[in-house]
Amino acid sequence: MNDRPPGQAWVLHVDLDQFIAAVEVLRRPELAGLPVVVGGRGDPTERGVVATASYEARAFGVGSGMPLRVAARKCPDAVFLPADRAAYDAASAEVMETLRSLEWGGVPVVVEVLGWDEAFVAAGSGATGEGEGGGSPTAAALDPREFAGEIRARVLEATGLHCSVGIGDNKLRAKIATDFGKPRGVWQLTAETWFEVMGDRPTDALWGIGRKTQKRLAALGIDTVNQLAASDVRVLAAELGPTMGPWYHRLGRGADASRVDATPWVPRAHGREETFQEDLEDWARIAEEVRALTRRVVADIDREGRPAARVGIKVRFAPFTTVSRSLTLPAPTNDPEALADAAVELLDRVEHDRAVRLLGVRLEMVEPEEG
DNA sequence: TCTGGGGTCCTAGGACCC
DNA sequence: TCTGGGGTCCTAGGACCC
Repeated sequence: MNDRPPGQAWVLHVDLDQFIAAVEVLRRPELAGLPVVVGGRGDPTERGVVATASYEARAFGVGSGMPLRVAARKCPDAVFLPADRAAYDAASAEVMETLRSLEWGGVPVVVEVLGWDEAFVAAGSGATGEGEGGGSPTAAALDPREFAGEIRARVLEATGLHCSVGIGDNKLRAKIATDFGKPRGVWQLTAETWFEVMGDRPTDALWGIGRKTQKRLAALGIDTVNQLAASDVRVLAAELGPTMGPWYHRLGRGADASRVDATPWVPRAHGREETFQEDLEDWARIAEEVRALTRRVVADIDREGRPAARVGIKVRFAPFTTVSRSLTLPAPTNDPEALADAAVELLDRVEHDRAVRLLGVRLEMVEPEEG
């Protein structure tokens, strides 16, 4: 019941192993086997956090999201590198192209990209969107473990990068399975094994439940996946919202009827933000920084070819209090001066009595035209 | 543990209209 | 006019993910 997406017998989730660190080692082979930490501008004395740590660095307790200064304390001998978006974009494109070139049982696969280093791959003729239901019987009869092995081999051959593959009867289970296979492995998770594997785990093991929701669920006496699955969906809806409540209930059961969809992503908004190495106190300077950020975001939305309908700013005061302000424009525009004026005007709506640690500007674009 | 940057989606309250 | 209810838009904030 609602366990499988129609027409997609198997869903595979491909996740590159320590992607960013692996790309860096690939172009600097002398780093192989060393603790490598990528993040910020590559200077561990600066404000910034770890984007990815190699397994060697993780052995010292370094993990993503950790302040660079803390990482340097835990692993002083690590090699610290700046994040290089262009290099990761290029490596990612190569991986996705490799995945899109695959066939399974003579049927081209469908690839849904989830970011730099992750993708869903579906097999079955229903996955192509041709006709209603009735997945390919040939694809359904194939061995997904064999195909997962082929994916790993083809990606390694084409890009030099290792990945792990999760196999599921839907996207949710495939995504969760991958973690059990890491690194360089394959894991399968289906309705038959869901509760055996996940039942006793805490709710934040689920994709979409983080620390905050885990606590809110715990306050309702729900600590494990089993308890979430057995909970009263009406209580969840009342406590956590009419959309989120029932969704959490489905997560607990591992149910997910969404299909793997190859439709290219259309961004709704672009934004830029910057944490300053030294807090800013001069509001003329702050306004100038907001103008500069706006110009960068305008360049980003110009690449999309759609004007902005809303403007938002974000201000993080020292030590770490964040507020946002936004407005709907009288008419959509991509004029940099008009947008910068609007962003600077929003600054008038925040208090001016504290130093500023971070500024952000975000532009929401008009909906793309159909077709 | 002194805490980035890029996003998405949901919720809740108030304004406003019929 | 002592006073309902629904719909929609706007805004701020929060949670989550990679």
